Amino acid sequence: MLDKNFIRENIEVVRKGIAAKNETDNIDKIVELDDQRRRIIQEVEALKARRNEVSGKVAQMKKAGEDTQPIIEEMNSVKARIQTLDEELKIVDTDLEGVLLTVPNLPHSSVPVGATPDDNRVVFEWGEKPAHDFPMKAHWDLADALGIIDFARGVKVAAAGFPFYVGKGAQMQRALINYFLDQASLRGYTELQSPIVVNEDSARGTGQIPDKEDQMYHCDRDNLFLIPTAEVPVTNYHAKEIFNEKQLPLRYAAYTPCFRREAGSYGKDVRGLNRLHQFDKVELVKLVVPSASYEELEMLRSDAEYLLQQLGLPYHTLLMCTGDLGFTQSKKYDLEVWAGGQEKWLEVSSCSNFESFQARRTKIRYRSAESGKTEFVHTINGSALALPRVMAALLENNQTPEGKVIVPKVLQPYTKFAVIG
RNA sequence: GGAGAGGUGUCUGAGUGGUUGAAAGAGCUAGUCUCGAAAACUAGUGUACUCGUAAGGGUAUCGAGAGUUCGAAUCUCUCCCUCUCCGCCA
Repeated sequence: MLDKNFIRENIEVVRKGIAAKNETDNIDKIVELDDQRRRIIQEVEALKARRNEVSGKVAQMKKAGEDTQPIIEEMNSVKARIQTLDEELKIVDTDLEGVLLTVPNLPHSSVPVGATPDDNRVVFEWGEKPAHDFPMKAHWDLADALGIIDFARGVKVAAAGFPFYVGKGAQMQRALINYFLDQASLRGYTELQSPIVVNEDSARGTGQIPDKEDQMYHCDRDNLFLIPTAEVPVTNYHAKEIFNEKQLPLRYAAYTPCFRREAGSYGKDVRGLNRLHQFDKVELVKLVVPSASYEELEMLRSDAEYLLQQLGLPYHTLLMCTGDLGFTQSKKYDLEVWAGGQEKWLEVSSCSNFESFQARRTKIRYRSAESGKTEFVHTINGSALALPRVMAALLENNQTPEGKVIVPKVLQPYTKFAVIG
């Protein structure tokens, strides 16, 4: 959410930013509602001040044994007017809040303007695509032959997109999770184990609702959402809190399963592990002072990239253009690994700065050491990493002519085996 | 799920209709004192909205929402949460 005063004072900047994201703005509506709101507040608060003044007087008069009847009658009309105005104010407030929630975050000045994925910039490349002298298989064929991922039984037991990992497949998952979490701890992140359901407020806080409810699984009975990412519970962990500046930055790492309905994404790129309804992910979340947020974003990005380098997975880093930024993001890097069997880049991490967009919604603030005033923190997060596509790339890139798969050195202490198959 | 108790500021904890944004203590910040620290003393110390160039006003806020009243932290209703006992259970 953007600050409505900021919007009022920077109408053209906001319009431009929203247009760069290919979204339409409701700024006129916001200004109109805000004007209404201020008019009502001024009138109703003047009346309330009068009421407070008079009710103090009534107390004194009663004590003095004077007749309070006339003044009480006068107050009855004031009371009625206050009631009417309060009701109007509530409607305007609700409307204004509703419109503000639909305004996307603005892109940072360093983000390239563009409309399509072609406008994303490759800012970093690492590793070499594996060149094997035998036909490379896609991971779904490898996994099937090795018996380490069971998609078919997942369909039987749950639905498409909910695979079983079996034997060494399951152990690989566990190894990756532990490895990622250990690395995060080493780099100063506090490990957090969070709920994997959240309430409506939390979902609204990070920007999943309004509008993206359809992408989440929902338990109607208890009005809880299955989390699409640990970003939601972990960011909301400190909702409505105010920190001292010296308590920041806060850095958290959390492993959770993630649930996404992926409504409307049937068809392309959904084979095997490429797109699932349930998947595992280790997420990094930071709460930082605004002046440090872009530096912290770069650090977070390198924390994620480091894992890919250690795993020996060739990857590149994309700086996403304005048109490819999400609703909540100011700047975003995507890390994509090369999956040699499919000959495709697969997104395994998305590292974003949300500036104060989520903090304003979740009311996460800090007291500035300099001004003594409360300000909103900046929130940053990124996957480090999402498991399925890492697994897919590992299987495909590390396959042998015999259809076995070599386990990366860094994972072997965790898996206790060096080869699958 | 059933029965009971309760939710007040950073914390402990007063307060049952009329200057109560809220006693008192603790904590925190600054100052005095000190070589320094502690102690002591003094002062300050929630958040948000709104009017104002500012100084400074005003309004709201005692779990959330609604109601009664000229006036509510205090009374009524609904909901949420916590605790105790019972039930159920990984």
